[in-house]
Amino acid sequence: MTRGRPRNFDEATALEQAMTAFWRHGYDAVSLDDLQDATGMARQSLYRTFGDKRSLFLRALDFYGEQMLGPVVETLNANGRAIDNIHRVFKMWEAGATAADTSGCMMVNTCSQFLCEDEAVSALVLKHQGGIATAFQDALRRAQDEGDVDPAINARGMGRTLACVVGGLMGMSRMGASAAFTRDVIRTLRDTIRVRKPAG
Amino acid sequence: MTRGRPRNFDEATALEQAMTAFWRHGYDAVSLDDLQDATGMARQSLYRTFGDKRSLFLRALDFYGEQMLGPVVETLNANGRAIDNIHRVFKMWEAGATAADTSGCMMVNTCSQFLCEDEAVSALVLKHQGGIATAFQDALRRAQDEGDVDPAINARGMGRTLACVVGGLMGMSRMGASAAFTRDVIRTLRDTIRVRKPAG
DNA sequence: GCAATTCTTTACTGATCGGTCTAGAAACTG
DNA sequence: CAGTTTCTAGACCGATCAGTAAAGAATTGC
Repeated sequence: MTRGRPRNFDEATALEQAMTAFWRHGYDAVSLDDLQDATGMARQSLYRTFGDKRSLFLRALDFYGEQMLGPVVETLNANGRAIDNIHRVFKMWEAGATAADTSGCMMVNTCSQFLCEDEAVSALVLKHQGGIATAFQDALRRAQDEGDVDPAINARGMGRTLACVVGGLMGMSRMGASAAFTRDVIRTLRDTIRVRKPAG
Repeated sequence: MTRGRPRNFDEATALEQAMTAFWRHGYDAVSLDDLQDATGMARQSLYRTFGDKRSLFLRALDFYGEQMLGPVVETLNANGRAIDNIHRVFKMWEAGATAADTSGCMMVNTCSQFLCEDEAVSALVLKHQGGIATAFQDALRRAQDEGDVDPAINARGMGRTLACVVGGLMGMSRMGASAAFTRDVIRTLRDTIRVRKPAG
């Protein structure tokens, strides 16, 4: 039995719209007025629903992690040949980095804005980003077992390296790296991990 | 024949101190009061010497490029075996990323803060960062000629990839990635480019 | 209809920001 | 010394910000 005037906004979509604003413009550059415009919510509703600006940002950042980084881990852990999963993730990166309206990776952007000072922010970034390196490590190991990835490669090191590459790639794309640049990087990654034919 | 009261600050060191502040905390987080504290200069002197805040930031960013990224290109282009130069740069990255007070890469931080909107900023970042990928490309080619790098590697693609790696690595280190993580990435890079012994 | 409840709208508050203005201190020149 | 120039110190200004308070609108249960 709810009473009172019904809210004329949807919390989930409002959160997504706030996330988009923060993703594109960063924390400081998005004012409360901007958030009102982006979500269509009144100021009071924002504060009652999400708390203050920082709390809303943290929820938006977590939402981004679930929405954007979660699928990467899921794809890597999916059934089927691990190398196909890895290549699928590479394709996702390529698409994300070459999109016209790319804003890079919100996690990367965030930890460049809030330096290491904000513990809650750092914790969220590590929570989501850290999973990617280990998911890659596992997928690489599987692909090695399946004979698709060079067994000489150290899976943990390469997983961590790939996590770095995507961060840097998203940063590059944010400042306008060409699609050719992106494709070159992705192709290099594919060639780097593939199994080497013995002296052929 | 200079006349009037002599300035009691040194422009170059003041610029470096301003750069350090921007590097560590970002553009928005550094106020004019902070800049006064960091440089020891009076507010009027700041404006007379460097113009407004954005102009000072642009000079600081350029200074960072000359000071921090220039040596990378120089090292790669230096005489001697190219592979040694490359490994030397890897060492520089490792040292930079594992330093206790790491603030990441100012270029990466910057393009996460100013999105693609500020043309002057983007131009400066591209000017300095772009050179790294091509310098790596050249060094890799030389190292291939010298028999130290796997000739199957596409030098341009790998050069671009390495430029991405360092960006991502600096971002990771900024948010507190462990020294072991960094070392793992660097070791992986070394292993990735080194010449493969034919079926041994 | 009426009270209760919850939402929306708008105005406000105190603080901080970038940037400017003014006054005065400190050096040089003649 | 006086006059000029260039510096520093600190008050000041308009704008903007995050966050709050107050009043009005819309829906419920009785």
